[in-house]
Amino acid sequence: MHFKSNVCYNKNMPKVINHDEVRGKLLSQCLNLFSHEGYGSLTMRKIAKALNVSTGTLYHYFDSKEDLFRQLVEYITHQDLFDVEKALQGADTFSERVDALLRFFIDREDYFLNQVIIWMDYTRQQGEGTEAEPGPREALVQYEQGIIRLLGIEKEVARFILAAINGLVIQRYIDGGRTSLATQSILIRQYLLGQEEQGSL
Amino acid sequence: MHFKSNVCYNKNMPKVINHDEVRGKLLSQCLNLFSHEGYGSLTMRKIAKALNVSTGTLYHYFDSKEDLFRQLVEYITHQDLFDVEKALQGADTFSERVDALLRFFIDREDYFLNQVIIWMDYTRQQGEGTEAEPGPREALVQYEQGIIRLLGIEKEVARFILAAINGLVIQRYIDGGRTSLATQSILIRQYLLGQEEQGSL
Amino acid sequence: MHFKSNVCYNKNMPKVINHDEVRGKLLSQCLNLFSHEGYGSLTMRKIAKALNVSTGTLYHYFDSKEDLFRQLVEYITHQDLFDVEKALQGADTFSERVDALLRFFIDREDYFLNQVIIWMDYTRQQGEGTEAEPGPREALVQYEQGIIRLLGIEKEVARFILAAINGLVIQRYIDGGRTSLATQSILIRQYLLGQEEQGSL
Amino acid sequence: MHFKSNVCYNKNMPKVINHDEVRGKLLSQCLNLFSHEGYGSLTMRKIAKALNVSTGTLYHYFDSKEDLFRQLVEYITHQDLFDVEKALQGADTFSERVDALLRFFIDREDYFLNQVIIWMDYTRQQGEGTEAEPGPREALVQYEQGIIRLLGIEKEVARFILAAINGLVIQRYIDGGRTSLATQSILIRQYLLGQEEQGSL
DNA sequence: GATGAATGAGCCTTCATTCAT
DNA sequence: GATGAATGAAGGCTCATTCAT
Repeated sequence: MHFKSNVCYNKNMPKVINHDEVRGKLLSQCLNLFSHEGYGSLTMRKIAKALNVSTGTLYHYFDSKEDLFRQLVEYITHQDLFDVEKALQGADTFSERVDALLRFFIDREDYFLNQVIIWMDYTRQQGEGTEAEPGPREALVQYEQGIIRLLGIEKEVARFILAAINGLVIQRYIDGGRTSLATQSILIRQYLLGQEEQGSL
Repeated sequence: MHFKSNVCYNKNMPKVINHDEVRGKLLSQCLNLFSHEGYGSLTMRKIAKALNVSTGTLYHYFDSKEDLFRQLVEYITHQDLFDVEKALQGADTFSERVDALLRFFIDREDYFLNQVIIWMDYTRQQGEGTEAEPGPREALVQYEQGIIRLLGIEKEVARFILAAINGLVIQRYIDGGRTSLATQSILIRQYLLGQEEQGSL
Repeated sequence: MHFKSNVCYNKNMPKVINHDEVRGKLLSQCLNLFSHEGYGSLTMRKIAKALNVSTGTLYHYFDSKEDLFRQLVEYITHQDLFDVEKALQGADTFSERVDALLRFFIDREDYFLNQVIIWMDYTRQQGEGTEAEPGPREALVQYEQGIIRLLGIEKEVARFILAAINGLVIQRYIDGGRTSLATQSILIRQYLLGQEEQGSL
Repeated sequence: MHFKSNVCYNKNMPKVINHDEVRGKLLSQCLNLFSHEGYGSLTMRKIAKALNVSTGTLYHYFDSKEDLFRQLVEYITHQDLFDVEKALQGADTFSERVDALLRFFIDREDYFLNQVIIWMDYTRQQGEGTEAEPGPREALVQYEQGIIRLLGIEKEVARFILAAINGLVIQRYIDGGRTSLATQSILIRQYLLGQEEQGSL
């Protein structure tokens, strides 16, 4: 452990910077910005100011605003390579696992909302353009399969649960939190437990 | 005195134009534009071109881009003072009514998606601004109560259904329609029928 | 004197309107507008609203904004075909006539200021364009000759007096009235009386 | 330590530009523009083109058109912190000093006219707005006190002289230079010399 | 004659982007 | 690598002007 150092002592190469690392650090601060302002309304200057860098720096790490946004989507998509797995820790019974899943989403409601908003903006941005990159679609599948692994339910049921959670988060966004997170969670819970009883998973 | 005439021949009277009617006609063509481009990316010039009028005309009927958007939200919100009622025609049994409801949403999936997207943009636009106008929130309540009247279920269950439908529509938007509308409808259907059996409505 | 009437009783010509009369009535209300806002900042809509007519009506009486302005200058120029003459009434001694002149300007300071401002805007508007119309220049000569007739002084002295008054009015405009009208008038008075004594008129 | 260098070789340091210096250089070229076109008729594009920069650059140095104009007024006001003093050089007798003063204004008639025009536009611009900034008023006082110091005359007499000069310049502007600068100067000269004889300074 | 709806050029301002330092 | 000055196209909005009624 001793004498290990990542710092380069070469005199003539003063700045040793991991390009990708900096890029990641920048991206991680962009989720809220894009989510709150919207792709079209967010400007490069706003981003630069929020990240405490110059616009020049932004363009050093990203080709364009669109590229930055694309990379952001990729970043947040690969970011949570579904830590749902962690939510499984010490959850033995089906009921416990359902609780863990719900808690997982409830705890990170804000983050999840931002994510969905970004996905929608991204989908819109691509528009009738290039069918190209999967992006959010892939993330959705990851969530879906995480749920399947965790609860051992069918794909379509998992999608239904995911849709319900998505819808719940969005509904709360629109109605300013008037929809009760607790009550709705209970309904989802009841549904899942009911499914298990019927053995229809 | 027997000579009836709907036309006003007043001399010195200028072009007679129903201001509100024209405004409504313009608004009705804006939903798709805002939904597809997003508030921030849609420009007044694009709108003008799409509606086949000049930007000057746009500003003759609306104070600003924001005002136009606000009026659009109000317009689409009051537009469907919930024609869900119509979906009730000749639906006697609970099962039939559930089908009618699902069909209602499936038939107008595109419109409903546009609506939700607009609502989200609107919510974002208001941001930390004035808590003032309810707008979409009110519309959400209308849908909710329509469902309650139609199916005779509890408020929270109605909200759950609405959230599920919302989530489904959005999921299909994001994953490019890979989620099956038919299959998911069946799941919703089963859930509602199950609820009735348990008498837990 | 009896039975004289300017009104036309022809049934099929209901509106008998003296075009020039209306035009004059409109023009008379424009001096303040142009003076306060400035040619470049005053819009046809503002004018229309201030005069309680439509922009269409404005264009019925004037070819363009520039034409309106030009006619305004002509109007105010010919308006006071120098009623200074009136100020001469019952003014016998030189001293009395000087007082009458000063009073004349003091009483209508606002109007005179507006006039000078308009003249300057007009001069600027013509710019390096057509050397064409004399306009304000002509008005200046009229004032000058009025003063000559009233006081019997030389042309260059009359111009000096006019310049002093012009300068006084403008100075008061710029410094917000801090320059005393009374005191300055006394100085002008003293100068003129001194001139007479020397017989250098 | 003996090696002196004015150039900053800091690495990672961007283009070094003296913001205020550039701003001043831009302002100094604006007097004629605003004077010739008028605040309302002069556009930012015209300014940019005349200064050989882009509109973007203009907005990099000034917040708005109004801010630019305000700063221009401040600039030309503080510009000539009354170099009248210089006109005093080697002027011993009262007569010589009067000549120096007149020559001062005659030599820079154009500049002085532009200045007065700007002041009037500025006064108009502020309109019934904020009574706030003195601007031109302050400049007027400076001229006034310069004259007092130079000629040792009373404040009101100095103001009278200033008004006469103002009025003369404006009159020449309006009548296209028909009023003789030489002749009028002589009148002002005579007036001042007459004042001195009477000892009424 | 009078109105005000309609137009599109043009205004002030901002944006994404470049590049000398 | 990092900065921010510079650019000019484009955005929201207004203007002078026209014209059907």
